[in-house]
Amino acid sequence: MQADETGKRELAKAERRSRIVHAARDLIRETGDTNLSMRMIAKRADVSLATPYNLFGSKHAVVLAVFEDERDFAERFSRLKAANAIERLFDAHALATSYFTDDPDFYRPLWRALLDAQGSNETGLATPERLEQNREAWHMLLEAAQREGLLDPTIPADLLERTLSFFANGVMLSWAMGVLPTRDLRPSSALGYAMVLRGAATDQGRDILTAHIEKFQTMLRRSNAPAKGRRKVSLGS
Amino acid sequence: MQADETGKRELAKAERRSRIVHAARDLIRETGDTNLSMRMIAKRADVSLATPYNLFGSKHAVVLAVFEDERDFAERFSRLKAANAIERLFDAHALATSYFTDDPDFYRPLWRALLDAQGSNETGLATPERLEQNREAWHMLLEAAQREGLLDPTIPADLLERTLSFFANGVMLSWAMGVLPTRDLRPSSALGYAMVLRGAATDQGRDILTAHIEKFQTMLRRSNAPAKGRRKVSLGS
DNA sequence: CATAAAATTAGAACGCGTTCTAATTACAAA
DNA sequence: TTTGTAATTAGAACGCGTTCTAATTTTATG
Repeated sequence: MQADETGKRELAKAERRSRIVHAARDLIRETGDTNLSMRMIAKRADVSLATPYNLFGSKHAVVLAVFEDERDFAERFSRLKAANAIERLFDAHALATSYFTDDPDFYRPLWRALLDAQGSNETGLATPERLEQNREAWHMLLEAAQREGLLDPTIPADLLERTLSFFANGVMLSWAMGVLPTRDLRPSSALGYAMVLRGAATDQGRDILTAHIEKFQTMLRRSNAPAKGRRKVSLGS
Repeated sequence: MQADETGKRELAKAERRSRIVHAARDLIRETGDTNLSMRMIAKRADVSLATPYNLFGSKHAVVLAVFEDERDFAERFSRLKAANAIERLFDAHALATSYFTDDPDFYRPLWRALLDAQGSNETGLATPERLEQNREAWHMLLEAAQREGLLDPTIPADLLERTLSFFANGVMLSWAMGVLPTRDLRPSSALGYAMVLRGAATDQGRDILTAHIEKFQTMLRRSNAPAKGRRKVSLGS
């Protein structure tokens, strides 16, 4: 019995895995999350209902695999070559959000499926490895900004990263729930990033971030109906 | 047929409503969200399974009613009388988070139940009225801080409020999922608030917020194990 | 009191995620 | 080729949120 994955048995398993992930992806692409049931996925992948549970463990894990399959983030991430670390931060942010804004009909149901805890299951927005990988990438960018004298070096980059991550999750939550329209996703998210970073900036970095804040503020104003004076949404009553 | 709620019929309806909400509350108190099923709630409230659906519409609405029932936030909110607007902001924040940190075994399952989208239902972390009410309250505090020369008045208070709200939701999401331990909830959340606000502060406000950032940073460091040098969580592998 | 309207009731039903059992298939090792 | 084992399979089952139907109870009105 060989332990590696070269055997015909492991090969067939990998092929089934792939069929399941692709079936889930296609179902999302075609009907959002309305028909994304395990029975549908299994039928579509020509496997039994039990097989996805053998190979992935849960529906959550299947959806997560779809999510991972669609993103080549880390690769593109390292190719960012902007002038200073803050510009690189916002380039990375734009890259990260572009996945969602470019294909909202696909990613919104995906996030919805990722979010429901469904009984007492483990919930997570990404694989632990991917999570650690992203953490590391942002950490490096933030430390670079500190080294370049744009961010206060006395604030631990870990805390900054965590704060940005919390904020990003909150934005994605609102977007996935449909509260935040897709066209506001990037400016809202970027504005928050800019504000948090400006709170941790040096005098030098503050000017750069001020420009970003004004820019994203304008983007937001442009997308929303600018009623005269105080913007007050109608709200019955 | 009287349209108001003085009739015996409406009274009985209100009593049933109350029994249902209390049953749900008690079930959460006793066993978390493991036994929080509609059938259990109905049995506990001595009503049929159909009644909660007639009176509330969904499980989500029932849980939301439990949530609203437990909070007298707006009342206590208006009683905050700190020196300056920023101190009042953090007092309000401490008040808001104290509900969760003081009774995590109750509020964590509640948030979990509030979060799962469960099919194609409407999802929301609060009643629309409550949401608008909170928005208004934070808005006033932020505008006060602007008037007192602590926050940059050129940044719309709406955007600041939205940014803080996104961040709060992200923190609550992590906490509800169990990623963020309860003891880190307040400092993590407050630290984010302080950073965002510092990004929108005037020179005068910045000093106050710097103090807050250092304070919450210390609280976080104290709660987490301060391994020497680079904090690196063990992670198998 | 009699009657009409409104609400609750018991109970079945649907699709869901998940688990389990027993049978069958496919592969690896001898 | 035979044997042992690992995986998939069909299918039933469980509890869940939700909806529906038909019967029953309760209240308001004349």
